[in-house]
Amino acid sequence: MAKRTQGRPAGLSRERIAAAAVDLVDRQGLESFGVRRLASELGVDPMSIYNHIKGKAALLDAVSEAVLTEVSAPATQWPDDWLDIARAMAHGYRDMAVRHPRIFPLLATRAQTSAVALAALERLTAAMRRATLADRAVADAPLVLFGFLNGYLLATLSTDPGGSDAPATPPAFDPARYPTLAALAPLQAGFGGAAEFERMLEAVLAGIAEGATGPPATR
Amino acid sequence: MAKRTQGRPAGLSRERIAAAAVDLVDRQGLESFGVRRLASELGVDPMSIYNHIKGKAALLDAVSEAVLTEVSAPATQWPDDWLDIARAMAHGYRDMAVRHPRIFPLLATRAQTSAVALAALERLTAAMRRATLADRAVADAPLVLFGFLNGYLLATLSTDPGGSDAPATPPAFDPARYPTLAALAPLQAGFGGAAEFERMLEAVLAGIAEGATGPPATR
DNA sequence: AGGCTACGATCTACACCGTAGGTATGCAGA
DNA sequence: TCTGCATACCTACGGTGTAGATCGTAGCCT
Repeated sequence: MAKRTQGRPAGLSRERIAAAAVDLVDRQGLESFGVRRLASELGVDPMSIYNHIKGKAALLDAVSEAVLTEVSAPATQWPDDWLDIARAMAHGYRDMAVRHPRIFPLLATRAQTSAVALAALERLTAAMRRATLADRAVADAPLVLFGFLNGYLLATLSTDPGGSDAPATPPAFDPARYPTLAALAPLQAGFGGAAEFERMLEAVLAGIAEGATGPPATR
Repeated sequence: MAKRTQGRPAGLSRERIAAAAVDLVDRQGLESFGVRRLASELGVDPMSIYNHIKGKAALLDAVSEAVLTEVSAPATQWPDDWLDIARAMAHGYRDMAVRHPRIFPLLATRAQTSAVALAALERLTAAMRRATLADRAVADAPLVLFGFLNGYLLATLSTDPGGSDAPATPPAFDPARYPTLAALAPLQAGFGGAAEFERMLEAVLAGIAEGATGPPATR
């Protein structure tokens, strides 16, 4: 009766689906994202997606994996010094988060066990060990570093709700109730900016380095 | 016709609803949480909830506000030293997160602008200023500290999916592909434990202190 | 006492969601 | 040519959040 396109290939693949999903979440946000929306974006029946990805959860996994892969371009030459490696990884990670602020909460929320993620950790910890740092500190470093990165980036990029594009304004404080915060407010001009990130990253790295070389936990 | 209970008060209130929602998310997880489930838990029509809270988003706000309020018991005596204040706040925060692992992602994801949250930041920054630390470092401290706390706790408490109660096992590594990670694995025995938290917290605090007193960002 | 008003609880209905199960189509190898 | 098989589609079901109308009760004012 009606025109049928059932058997004809539509060029779907896990990669193409994931790419379209990334694009759609970037534009419309996580809130409104769904299988049906994605399907109509691809000009395809919703259920067709299930032939390549087995459910919405797996779809979100594919999305986060796709953006995570962006972070380390395959041809990047990594430095030798572990601190420089950590800095490079942090910057790449932040750049990705800035490119995909609506997707980032996915990464921070879900446990990352993909090959790219593990490879990055391996690089970092191997370099730290080569520098003969204390094993304890080396083992702790990834959790401290990426804990901070995830939390900080979540806080500075949180313009989650669907529509408007607020330019990441810092919240304004009532000077009567919170005098110190109000007094410090001018210093938060570059909230979420690159310079701020730099300072905080260095603070965290200093903390890691201190624990790795200085007095071990003389609390 | 059927028994009507329409006019009779059901004892609903924002607080009672929030408390029930906290309890329900604790037990069943965020995934399956919904207005209808909550209503049936309260023995009430779904739409009745809307007379007190204006939508699902506001409901989740109420939930996160409720658990955030737990963190600082009203009668707590706060120390004078800013480091001790930071430690106390961090511990209280972690205790809350451990009590409500299914709820915590809400706190880490949404911007916290409630009165309790701001009051806590005011306490911390005021103490740091009293200690005549550099203003820059004082202004940065909350973001560094809570960035780390949110990210780290998200990572260690992530047993998100609805049903099973996995005891927060660290992931296992393939020794061939990731030799360093595998070698370090034994050190991750207490993954997510109190001792680990202590070490990492001290590392972050050391980083903050270093930036506040030592050489400022001689990068 | 009688009547009015405001409020909270309920009911109905709608658009939308994820996805299980079944069906049709084209292609590769026999 | 016939047979499998992968892939795309269709239908349908139970679930969701919530707008709008309706109903019963409590508390006031005269």
